[in-house]
Amino acid sequence: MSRLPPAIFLMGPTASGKTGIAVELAQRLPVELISVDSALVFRDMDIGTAKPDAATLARAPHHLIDIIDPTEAYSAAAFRHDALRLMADITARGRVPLLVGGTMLYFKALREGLSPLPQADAEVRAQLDAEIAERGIEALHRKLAEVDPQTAARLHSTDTQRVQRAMEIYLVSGKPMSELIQQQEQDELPYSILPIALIPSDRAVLHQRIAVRFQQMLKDGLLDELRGLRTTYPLHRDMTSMRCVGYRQGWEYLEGEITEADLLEKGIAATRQLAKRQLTWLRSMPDNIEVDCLAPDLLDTVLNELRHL
RNA sequence: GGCUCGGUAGCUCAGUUGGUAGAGCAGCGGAUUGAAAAUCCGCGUGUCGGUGGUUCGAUUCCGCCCCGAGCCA
Repeated sequence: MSRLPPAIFLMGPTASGKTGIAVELAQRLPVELISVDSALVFRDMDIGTAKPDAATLARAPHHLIDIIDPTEAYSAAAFRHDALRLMADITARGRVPLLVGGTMLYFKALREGLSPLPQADAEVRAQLDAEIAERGIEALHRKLAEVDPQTAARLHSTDTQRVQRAMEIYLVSGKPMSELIQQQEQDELPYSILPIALIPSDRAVLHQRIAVRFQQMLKDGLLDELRGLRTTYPLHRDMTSMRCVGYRQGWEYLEGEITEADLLEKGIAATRQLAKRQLTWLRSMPDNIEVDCLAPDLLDTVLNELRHL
């Protein structure tokens, strides 16, 4: 009934086979792919992010891959901005945007919009980092409670990232986060969305895939890639790019903090934990069309769902 | 073959002067507003190697057996 242009969301945990399906769909349907992935945005981080290879990308181009250096930062807001622009362009070309990825916060930001909050301020963050290092996060949480009791009550006092962000918002804008959030206007995404969630019917099988894939990443030279990154860019272990699964553990190994066996175990565990959080996100989104990513006829199932467009 | 040490949660271990046990990691559930592959919150999941004995009661004490490591032959 809706006259809104169509868009497809293809969401799933890591190692669920999203990319393969997206590439197949791109060969069969008038779609253009937009990556929804906070790690694939980084240039030169290919192995550990399971980035589609050059041949695949040539065959099925993805927007929002390789757009920043590993020293830079991306965000949900930047994604929303970029994705809206791309979706409009794609629609104008008479094609359908197919957003594929595993960063569920980005999907949410795109779909539901974001409140008018100030963007990250490196200087304020550095200042707060120092304060947290000196007095601890719980002291900052108490301080937040004085200027923004509502947000402080909502956040756990040890949630470093959110407490710091809430304080940053107050310091930059002079207004509490809770007040700014109330100003959010309804900005429903002007597209008719078909949200497909790839959910494994058997978690153990996904875990097995994750283990095999991480071992393969090491064989493919994940550590060499990381060594190269460290010589090419002035990286620090606290940067977003270096907190990515695989790179974080690889960094610890290169620093001599963990053994090779630990690297394997911790890398695989971190990937499983990522997949679990992604599945939690998907469960919290009630209108998803759920498809078993382990089913042998997965592609046909997805194609069948797309006939409703 | 003898001696010693060990066998407790998926893993590494702690513990119970005898009243069926708890940490870390892993796992599971949840939260998620410009860092989100991030950052947090909650949950112990167990024939205490087996078997016999002592005992009101044994994972704990004793005997035997099994398994592993080490030393001596």
